[in-house]
Amino acid sequence: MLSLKKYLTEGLLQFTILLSLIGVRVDVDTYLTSQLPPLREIILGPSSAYTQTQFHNLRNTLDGYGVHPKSIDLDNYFTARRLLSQVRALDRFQVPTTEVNAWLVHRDPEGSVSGSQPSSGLTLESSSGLQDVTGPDNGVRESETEQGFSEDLEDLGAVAPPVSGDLTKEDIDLIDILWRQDIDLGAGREIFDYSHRQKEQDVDKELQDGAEQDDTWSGEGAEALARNLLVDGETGESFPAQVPGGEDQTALSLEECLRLLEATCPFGENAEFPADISSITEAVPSESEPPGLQNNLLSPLLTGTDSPFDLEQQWQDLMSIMEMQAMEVNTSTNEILYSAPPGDPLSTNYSLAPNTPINQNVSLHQASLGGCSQDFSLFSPEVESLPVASSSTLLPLVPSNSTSLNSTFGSTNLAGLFFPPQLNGTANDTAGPELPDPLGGLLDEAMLDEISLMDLAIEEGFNPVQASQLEEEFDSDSGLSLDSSHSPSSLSSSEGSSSSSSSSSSSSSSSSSSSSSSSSSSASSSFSEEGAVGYSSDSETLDLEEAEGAVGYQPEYSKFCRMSYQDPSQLSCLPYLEHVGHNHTYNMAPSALDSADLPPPSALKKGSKEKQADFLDKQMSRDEHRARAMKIPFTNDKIINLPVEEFNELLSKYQLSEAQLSLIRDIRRRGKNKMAAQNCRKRKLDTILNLERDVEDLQRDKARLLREKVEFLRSLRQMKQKVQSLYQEVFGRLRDENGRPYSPSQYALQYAGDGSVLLIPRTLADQQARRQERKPKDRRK
DNA sequence: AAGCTATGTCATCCA
DNA sequence: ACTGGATGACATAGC
Repeated sequence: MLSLKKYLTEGLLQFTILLSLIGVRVDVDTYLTSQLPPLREIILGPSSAYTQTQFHNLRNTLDGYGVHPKSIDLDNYFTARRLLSQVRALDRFQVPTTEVNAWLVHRDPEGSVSGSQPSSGLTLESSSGLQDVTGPDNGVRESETEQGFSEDLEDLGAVAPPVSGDLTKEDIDLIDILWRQDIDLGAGREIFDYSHRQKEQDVDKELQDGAEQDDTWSGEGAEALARNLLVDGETGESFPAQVPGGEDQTALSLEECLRLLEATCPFGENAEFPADISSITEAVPSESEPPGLQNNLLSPLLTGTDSPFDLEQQWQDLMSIMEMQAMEVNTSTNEILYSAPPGDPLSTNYSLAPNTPINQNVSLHQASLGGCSQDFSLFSPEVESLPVASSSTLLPLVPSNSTSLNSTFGSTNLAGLFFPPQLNGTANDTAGPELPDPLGGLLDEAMLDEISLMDLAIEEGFNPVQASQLEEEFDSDSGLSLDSSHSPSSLSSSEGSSSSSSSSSSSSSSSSSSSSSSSSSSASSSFSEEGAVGYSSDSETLDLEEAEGAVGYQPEYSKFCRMSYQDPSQLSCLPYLEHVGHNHTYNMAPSALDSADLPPPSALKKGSKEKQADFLDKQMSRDEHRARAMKIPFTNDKIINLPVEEFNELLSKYQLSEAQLSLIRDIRRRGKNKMAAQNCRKRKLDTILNLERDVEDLQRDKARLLREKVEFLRSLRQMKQKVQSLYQEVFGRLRDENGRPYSPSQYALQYAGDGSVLLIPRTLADQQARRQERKPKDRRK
């Protein structure tokens, strides 16, 4: 039953995630508050078995101990809260956006529109570092989340992984998804395998069909793309993509795109994206176009000139702008864009997509993994030096049949845009498997990393699901574990969500060494004032934890709680028992005993004296009985707890027989040893608990590092995709002296160390690529 | 009645 | 040498 409900609830969450992925906004609050009682009951309801409470209760019951009064409600509360926040988080799933192709998709099919637009050079002037790629991303998340987050799950748009130490629920879900994704993508080049993507996209398409959101559009878009059609993203209208040919070929001016993007920037993260492209173009001040740069966008690469701009910054600006713009695109469009099966150039490996046959052999051999920004900068010279001659081939910014920017983002075969059908046609001719992938090295490296990550996960008992579970476990608001079996003792829950790894680790490290030892020492030294020995500080910490609602659920802990809970209450109910030396309130030895030298029976009322005396006899310890029998004239407490000097003083005041003295010394010895044993056990327990906490902290750190690694890998992969896209973009725009595009099978772009990009023959590029491959191997040797 | 836990006690070590 | 804390081992009580 428990597992069934858990399964149902998890399934519900997964379904909700799926709905969110395809853009169906799930207003959980509404459901939870009133709309769907079953859902509410499943998630929050006390009848739901999918609460940690159930496990704890079960465990507690099985332990044979009653549940601590606080444990149930807190458990319920935290569990419900965590689940609620978990579901809520779906609505603001933090997946970084981006998409290089978001604005490129907008382009008209090449050749469909004459190059009437005056082309101009790059206009990106705002300087920004790499953080510009990440910065807007972060800042944008809030608004981005309102659009759904499906696109990034596919494209892994996260540029700026949330590296915060605390894992949020979103992060956990994200990791979970990423894990699965990485698994799916982890097989080398299959990461971009068309068929692979096709499957995923089919799934997405099904989901979209179910969601009834522009599903027809995506489906049509996919088919249309397959037929070399272009689909209007907004209307779903398909229209044939004209085959670009020579001079007639139109290409969207990169500058125009940048200008368009730039125009969108001022609207801010949450600003409405201008629906009409014309409005955008109008909004762009013409002064923003450096006249000198006009028509320089797409010059032959070989005519590299000095770059007046920091192209890296421009690229990053472009990235950020595109991210911003992608964000602005409405949800459905994004979803469609990124889930459109074969049409999404980024989601499809352009090297393998049948209808985007081209670029698989484009080589970026010199692209280095470490220098992503450098990779970007490699494009700069060529972009700047693109000849004026190519300006005529630029696509007009505003498609003739496009009235909405959203529509322009809707669909389109980017590959078709980047690479004219001619190119595509020639691409596969000579594109053999032996030819390196344009970003093969990078991707392979990423794949290696991912594979190694997988290995690591597997080696260390992590499977992705476990990792996510682990993080879930550690990162839940309540700190309560979803999977009780995984971590039977949820001591970490005592620290709640606020306990960061550092705080908990510090507390654990300090408490084990100092708390118990210092408590005992301080307690013994302060005996005269407090009349208590040992456990004082321990009980304080315990009380503090209890007050925090931190109730340990492991048996030991609850037992420990009972130890200090029951006895004081008993004593309060039976005040006379405080004279019994054998009470277990080690931390609450009454100071009143100091004044009560005589045995308590003398203070009892005569009416119930006998009865109470019997009870008292039962409560008295053996030593007290012995002391009574031997007529020891002072209490065992004094015998035990007095300092040696006072103790000796006390003994000297009385004429005691040897037997009495021996008994007194035994009582003192046993009493002290008893407290010592208690302290010892307490210390032992603390040590165990702290070790447990340390283990949990380490596991949390491990999960966090794992998550960060996944995030970095994802970012890396995304950047590689961007580089690929840009490579395609640039290469596709190159024209020989006859105005014809270069064949990717015969030519490749090569990055030089100084940032310049050269168009070299493929054979030469391959040779250099092999050389590049050997070098790392040699280094490893 | 057996098993388990909590606690007390003893023996021992050590500071 | 004495005192007392620490701790393993064992005993006992209670559930």
